Amino acid sequence: MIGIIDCDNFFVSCERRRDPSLEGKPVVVLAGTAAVVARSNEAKKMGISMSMPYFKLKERFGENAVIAITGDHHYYKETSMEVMSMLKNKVPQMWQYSIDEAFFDLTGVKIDIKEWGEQLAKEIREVVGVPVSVGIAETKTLAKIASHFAKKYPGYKKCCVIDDIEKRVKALQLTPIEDVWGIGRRSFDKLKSNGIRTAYDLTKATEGWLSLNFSKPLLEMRRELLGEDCIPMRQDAANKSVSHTRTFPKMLETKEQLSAEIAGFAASCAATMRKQHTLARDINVFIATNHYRADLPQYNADKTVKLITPTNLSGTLIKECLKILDSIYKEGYKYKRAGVTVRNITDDKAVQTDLFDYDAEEYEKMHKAAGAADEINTKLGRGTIFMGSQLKSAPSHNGHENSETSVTSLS
DNA sequence: TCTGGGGTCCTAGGACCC
DNA sequence: TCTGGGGTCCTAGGACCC
Repeated sequence: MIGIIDCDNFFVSCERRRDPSLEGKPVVVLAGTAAVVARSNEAKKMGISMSMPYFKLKERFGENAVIAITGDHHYYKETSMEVMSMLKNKVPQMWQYSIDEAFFDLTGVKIDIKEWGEQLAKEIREVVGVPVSVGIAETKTLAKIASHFAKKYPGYKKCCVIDDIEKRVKALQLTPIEDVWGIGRRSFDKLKSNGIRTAYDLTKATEGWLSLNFSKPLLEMRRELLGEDCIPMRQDAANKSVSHTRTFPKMLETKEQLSAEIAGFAASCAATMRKQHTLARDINVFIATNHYRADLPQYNADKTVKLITPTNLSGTLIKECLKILDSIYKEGYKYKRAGVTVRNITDDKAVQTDLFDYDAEEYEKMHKAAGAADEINTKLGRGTIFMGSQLKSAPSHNGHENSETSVTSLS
């Protein structure tokens, strides 16, 4: 059997863990500058949707109807680690799927699964202080469905187990197709127009028809719903990409402003990679205008370059990103979003260097400087040390508004 | 007049997830 | 005034090779 634990309204639950007075009140957590990324049950009942911009929320519900909190990802990450390490001690194998979810394998475990799951949820609630729901079934897709039932109906005592055909059929019949893990907008529309409305309907479709009209993931989904395990447990492999992107609160009109932001994103990507001990070869930079503003001229551009030598050095990455920006920037537009993504990531122990582009001594020197900067930032707070090119950045969202900073130049 | 085919690698874009 | 951010996987089609 396969299980999943899924934290309930995770970001909101973290905020309530810190501030119990938020319990029972409508709470939303905002990310970026102002969009809803988590809602308490009370907020959901009011009809507040995911990604709703804060200004619309105020328009519709008034200034004080909802408590809106700006997200604190570091705190959520810490809380997540506490939940995950509790789970780790109790299962033979697990796969952390996201910040608030993990699958685990109970194959061969001889226990009363239902009771064990209830106990797990109870302990996490008591020790860490966040509510979680547990779903257990033959496959990950079915376990997900089980966890939805555990979340929705208090009668399950936070753990729902689907362990025979009868329960499975009933659960599938009660699950709208759009609630199945892996069904998004596009597939939903297409399935609905073909009369498939529930998870059960999907299991009744033939493989032949599905393979003509859909692709691999949907075929696997059908099998998963029938109890055939198709989605492998993945161990915590290194990330395949790292990105830092932003929607700016105000549109940026000059290249200088954009450059400062891009430099900041590049430095963040580099720092993330150093923490993970990885290097990247491909660098992508994108810039975009505000697509909500049909009244303004639109321009989106992006470009990828391949480095000869993979890097995780802020200086190198910033330099390359600013070169890319130079080549795609166009005057006369108001830019609303931008970002840096690095791909083609390898372990930093296996540095494959090109003989013509490699100066071992220089590399060592820069790497030491970057490491020292990371250490200081860890001890004294993020953004204590940063690259000179990030300086022109608007102070509001680089996290170093109050730190009197020393500036390193690594080259 | 006849005008390769199969394999692999890469990339862009789409779809989906939390 | 104000519209998220960070990921993964799949597929089709082009480039390239022999």
